[in-house]
Amino acid sequence: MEAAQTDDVLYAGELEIRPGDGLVLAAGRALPLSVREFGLLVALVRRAGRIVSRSDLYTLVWNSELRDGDRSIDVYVHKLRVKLETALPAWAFIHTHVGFGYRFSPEASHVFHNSTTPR
Amino acid sequence: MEAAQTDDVLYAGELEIRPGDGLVLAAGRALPLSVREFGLLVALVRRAGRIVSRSDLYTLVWNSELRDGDRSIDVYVHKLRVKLETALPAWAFIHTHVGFGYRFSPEASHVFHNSTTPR
DNA sequence: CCGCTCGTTCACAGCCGTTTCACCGGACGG
DNA sequence: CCGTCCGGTGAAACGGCTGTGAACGAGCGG
Repeated sequence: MEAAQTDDVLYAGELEIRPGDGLVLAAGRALPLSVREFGLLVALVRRAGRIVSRSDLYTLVWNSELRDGDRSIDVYVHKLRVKLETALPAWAFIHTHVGFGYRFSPEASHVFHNSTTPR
Repeated sequence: MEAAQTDDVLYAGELEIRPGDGLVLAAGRALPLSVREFGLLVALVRRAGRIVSRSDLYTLVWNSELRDGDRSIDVYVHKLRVKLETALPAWAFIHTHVGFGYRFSPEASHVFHNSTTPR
């Protein structure tokens, strides 16, 4: 599995992640994540800058093999993105590489006001 | 065990805790707690900001291993919350992290009047 | 013996997390 | 233009976890 080391701390932009405590701080404030969300984030951050395949992510977090047709990863990436964006709107962390997987990397996002507000 | 040090004093928001004396002051007024409630509070405060698992809490306060199905912790967290909220309604101290445990951290609670107040 | 407090356990309700499904739109190749 | 593949997204279904009120019994002091 993954969550082994207890006292290391991961940093990524405004994020501080304590794998041992199951805790994530976004700009200093605790960001409540579910077990899956947390596992996914840790797996991605530990491989920051590299592309991680869905298959590998599933193995790392769910600890079993990804059956095809299973969209769990997509769903949880989405949930993570929403929470991260809510906490830190100015940053984009999880990037899709179509056909390959996801890559974690804190990058400035294009934030603009919503006067006309699409949707 | 835990209650060792006698002469330290813990502060957390409007709370002042004297582990050696078994005393808690909320905004200056003594807050009467039972032995379990007090132990639980001290254990949490000593780890403020971090998530503490039920299992760890039980070991720290009850000094034995948490059998599964045992809900004592939940019940005492509830009792503590009630007393703390009664004494200091404007603050939330004990936060649940589903699947992980509890985290102590004084945070302003969302207190609002309900005149119209839906949503 | 009585009444109280405390710790523990039980039962029920409600909320939250996980998984799955359905639909959508963009990208791509024929 | 059409069909297909792929990922984004909202929501339903289900189960497990947590909140909460109450009952029970032990211990203690009056």
